[in-house]
Amino acid sequence: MKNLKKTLKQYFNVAVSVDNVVFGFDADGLKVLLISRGSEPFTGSWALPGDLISPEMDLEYSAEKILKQLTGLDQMYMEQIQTFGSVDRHPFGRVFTIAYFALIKVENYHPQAASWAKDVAWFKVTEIPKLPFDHRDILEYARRLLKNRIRTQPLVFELLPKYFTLTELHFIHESILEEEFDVRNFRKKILSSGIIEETGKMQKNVTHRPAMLYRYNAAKAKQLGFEGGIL
Amino acid sequence: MKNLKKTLKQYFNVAVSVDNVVFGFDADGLKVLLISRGSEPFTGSWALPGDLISPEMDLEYSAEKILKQLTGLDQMYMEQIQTFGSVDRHPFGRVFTIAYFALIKVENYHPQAASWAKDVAWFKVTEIPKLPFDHRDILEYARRLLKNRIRTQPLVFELLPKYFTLTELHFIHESILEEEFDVRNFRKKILSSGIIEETGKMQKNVTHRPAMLYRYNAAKAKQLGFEGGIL
DNA sequence: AGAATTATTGTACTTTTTACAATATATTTG
DNA sequence: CAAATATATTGTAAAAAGTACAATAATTCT
Repeated sequence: MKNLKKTLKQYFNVAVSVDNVVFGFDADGLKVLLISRGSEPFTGSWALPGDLISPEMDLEYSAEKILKQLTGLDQMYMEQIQTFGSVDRHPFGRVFTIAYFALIKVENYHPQAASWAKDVAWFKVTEIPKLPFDHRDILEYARRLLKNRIRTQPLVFELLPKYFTLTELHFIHESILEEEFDVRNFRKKILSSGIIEETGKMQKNVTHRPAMLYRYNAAKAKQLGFEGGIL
Repeated sequence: MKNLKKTLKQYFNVAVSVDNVVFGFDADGLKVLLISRGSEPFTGSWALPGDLISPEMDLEYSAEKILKQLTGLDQMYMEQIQTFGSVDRHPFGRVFTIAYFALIKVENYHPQAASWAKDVAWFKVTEIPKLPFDHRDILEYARRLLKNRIRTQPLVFELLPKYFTLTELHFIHESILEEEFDVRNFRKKILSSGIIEETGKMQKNVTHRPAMLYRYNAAKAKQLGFEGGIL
């Protein structure tokens, strides 16, 4: 038994971290939330909000807590996506990192740097600065995943405000899929699917014809098997 | 810096393991490969083939190596699926486990127990014994994933022999998706997709009309964007 | 009042999906 | 060797879904 413990010791000297890819969406398109690092290594660099996991804390909970500590954000859609484990990805030792992606309705949240994060900011996915560790790979992995998921799961509604116009819904699809859709066909298809419903409300304070506001009908979507697909 | 090191120490005392869900397929349907554990904890129990990762070894490589050590299998399709990290999932300490799934052509391989595995055997996915740790959750997660992937990626060809009949292809789809498909429509659709091709060969030694043998056309599939979908 | 801006809608054509059953080719059996 | 047994193979018509395409409507701005 002493021998077993000694052998085990060589395995119990790695660390595990979480890195979050938080996506947001506004009139500019798809955004990612980055923090400015206020601790070693890579102090001062923009990076994915993430940190080492305390050994006594559950994984899911760690992912949420770390994100909340650094940016103040919580209560959003989160999903584990992939674990990155190259031997030399972290200068301090062997650190596996478990990547999560999160989707938020930008207008409902105001990220604020806290803990060792010196700053927080949204970056367009097409204008990402140089990132430390393998964060670039993680981010690209997350983008690809989002792109694949969006066709088969109603994730866009996690990024849009509660009430949205069909034009917004159209635009977010085109942004994420990097592909154009015919206006009439898009609207026909989305409406006939039944997963969104009219609200009776209209857009306000716009300098052109106001659009009708719709909302996601989660109950109907589930009933139709749309955990399921849209486009 | 001394302080930093001291703080870091509390994070660098967890371990990471790999657990592999190896799927195979034969006339009985979908199978999973399990080993009989020959070491603590849970000695004697059937379990997913997996082990702790040595800190100096890359993740992907560890997954392959561990599987090969325990079962003798290598050179197969493998993909990382999810990391499980409940605090108390392992009695020896905090162990995160990274689950992989693998697909093999059963007839091309002969798994053999080695290292601390006392035995290896195929189990029908519908007849799985009690499993240790959270292996049951991992297995179910893998099944669900396979089911989802199979509609959008040509994974079935990793499970079928190089030459296969349309009836086999039909049956594997029905087995994994747990859903029936009309024979004529299935064949029409698969054939018109162009991702399989005739070989000119016929089935031998069967006690009924022999079927034509087909093979997967990876080049055509890729060209058509079928990394891509089938059914 | 006219210009500018975005929102909204329909139709004909093509492609894909679906439902459905009879015939063909091999081996085994009496 | 004829009949039974077992699986393999094939087509068509109707319905549904997808695609291509452009004119009109409702606001604000000047």
